[in-house]
Amino acid sequence: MNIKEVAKRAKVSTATVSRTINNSEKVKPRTAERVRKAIEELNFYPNTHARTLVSGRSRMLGLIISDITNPFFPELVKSFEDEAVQRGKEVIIGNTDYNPKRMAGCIQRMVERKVDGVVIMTSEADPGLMMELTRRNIPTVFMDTGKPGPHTANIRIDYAQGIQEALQHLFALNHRRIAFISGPMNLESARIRHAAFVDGMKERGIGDHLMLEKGNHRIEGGAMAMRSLLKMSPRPTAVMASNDLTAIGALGVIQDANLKVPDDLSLIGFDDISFAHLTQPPLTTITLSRTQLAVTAFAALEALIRKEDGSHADYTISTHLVMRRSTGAI
Amino acid sequence: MNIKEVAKRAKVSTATVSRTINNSEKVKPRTAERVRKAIEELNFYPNTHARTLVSGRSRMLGLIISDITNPFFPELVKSFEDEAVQRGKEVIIGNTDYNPKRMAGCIQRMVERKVDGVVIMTSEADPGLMMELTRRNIPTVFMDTGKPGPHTANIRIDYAQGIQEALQHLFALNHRRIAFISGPMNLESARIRHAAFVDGMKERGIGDHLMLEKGNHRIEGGAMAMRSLLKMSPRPTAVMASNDLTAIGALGVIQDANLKVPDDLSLIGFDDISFAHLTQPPLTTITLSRTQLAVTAFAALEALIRKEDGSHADYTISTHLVMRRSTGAI
DNA sequence: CTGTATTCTGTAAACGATTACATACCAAGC
DNA sequence: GCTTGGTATGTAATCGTTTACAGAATACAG
Repeated sequence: MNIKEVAKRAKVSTATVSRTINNSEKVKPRTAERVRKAIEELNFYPNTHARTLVSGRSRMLGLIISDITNPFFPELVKSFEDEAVQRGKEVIIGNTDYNPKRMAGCIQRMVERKVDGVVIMTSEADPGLMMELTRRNIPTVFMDTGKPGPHTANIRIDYAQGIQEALQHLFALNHRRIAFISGPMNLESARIRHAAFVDGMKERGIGDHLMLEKGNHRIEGGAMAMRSLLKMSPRPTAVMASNDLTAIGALGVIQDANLKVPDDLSLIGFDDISFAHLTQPPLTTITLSRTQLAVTAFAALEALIRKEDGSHADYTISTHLVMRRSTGAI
Repeated sequence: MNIKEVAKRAKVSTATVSRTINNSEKVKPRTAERVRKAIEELNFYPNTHARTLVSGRSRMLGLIISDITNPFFPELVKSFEDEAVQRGKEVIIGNTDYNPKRMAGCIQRMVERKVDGVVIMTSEADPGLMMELTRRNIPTVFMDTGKPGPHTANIRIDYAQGIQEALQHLFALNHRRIAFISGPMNLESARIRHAAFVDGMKERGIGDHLMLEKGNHRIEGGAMAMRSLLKMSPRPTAVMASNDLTAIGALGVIQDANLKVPDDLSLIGFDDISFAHLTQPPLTTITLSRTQLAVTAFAALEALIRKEDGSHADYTISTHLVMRRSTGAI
């Protein structure tokens, strides 16, 4: 079932069939009609591999994320895919699991599959590896990480903004002993969030003896870190977590210890995943619009793909505090 | 950067390079070494499209799911992908969003991409469309739906078992006015769950005036249905939901109405997503092992791909009640 | 009718791998 | 030194499209 059989049935050449499929050049309406009928009757689907092989374009976009089981990412994937499907592109997802080895595997697959472009929403690989994509002239959009370069766009997320708002909120509520549970430190986004917290505390004159615990952006990591924090004396009166899953893990531990949020401890997450407002109490967190991020990333990538000059572009996305009951607000 | 350049650099023919890459036939160790060195130096990745075109195998598997933002599915995707990556296969995901049109698009893409096999974990398309895959001799594993046929395996999930256990549990706690919030009725799994509930109630002598509400397997659907249920009088003393997201949506509405779970109302979900034990109170639900499902699906598919006879196979996966505080247990 | 411009269609060469088949190489046995 | 047989390598066809180029058909003006 290939283009030849269609051609034979429609009594035209394969070139004409190809032109009809792609409406790349003028085909006489009556001929096109015959071809379409033949395609219909034979139930013909063009072979994308043959197509990609000769044209060099695969109509696929790569999207690399760090953890598909973190609801932040599926929401992002969905928005991105919606954009792509509308434009007749396909998305293939690479899931790194916070693991540089798997990240390398993802990038290799993207190259092998000859994707038209890649969006990298994670950063646990060594920079050299990521540059492999630009070295092969594959348009790439980096989030957080990545230096300006040809065939490249950067999306910078203003994590610091949201964290400043959060600290301001906590200080207004008279919290001073504020702990922070970080994410995996091989992630640029986790490093930035961590640094923004430390800087914010320093600016407010509390630079020493910060209560910092390590998490991993997963629920168990948050739980484990929280157990350590509860052993401290005096223990913190507020906890900020590097993401919502971490906060949710912490919340469970706090409640298991028969402490009340926000009466005994205030809690703030990051990401505003859909479950954040469903916890008891609903979680105060920092929001980052998935739709905006996805739309920006897609637009940035399309722009890179279209223009030949390989010039660079930068985008910024803001973050903001969402007050809910886990800090006593509302 | 293609196989020819590698061949030239290693001073061998392209055939030898191909053989080294695939270790398909004996290559003298010294020659293989030279080839590998050339590949390394040139940073060569084989073009998968060329490869697929001639060999007919793409090393990709399709996985079609209904909603990537429902945590049940990412967990499943992850398990499935782990299996696949270990065996050197890739997974491409199709997300239907409970939409038959998008389902059709997913299937078309799987055909176009020449996947080696497909696992269909959803069922909102018309059966004829799904048969398109088997008509093209693409090995396919169906969950819930699908009839026995060549190049086909079926995984049946014993939803009824878990639902029976749940009803037994509720009856033991003296509930009689038990409501059910269903899922999207174009999904076979939702229909089966619904039917199992109705059957179970009938068996227990409560077949009339059942309190049945429609949901959509999403949080808002559960919330909306619950609002209707709360308006009833007498209102139900227990609610079973077709999945956990539905139950979580219902839980929010119940608590907003200042009612207590389980004191005023008991609640049971389905799926046992990772957030189910993090709600307040933790959600009693019915568990269905994602790992077991993924491993079974992968094994079934591999078996279909390997054997040429196109014979059919059936598998069953069980479900069980997990008691937590939302029904007053523990 | 003829010539010319325009539109449409066909021919055939790519694209980059795999693989059937042919051939070169080499060691062992006599 | 000559078979024999196995191993290692090379040659060239092939997969199913796209697309540059050439050639046919059509329209239109004179």
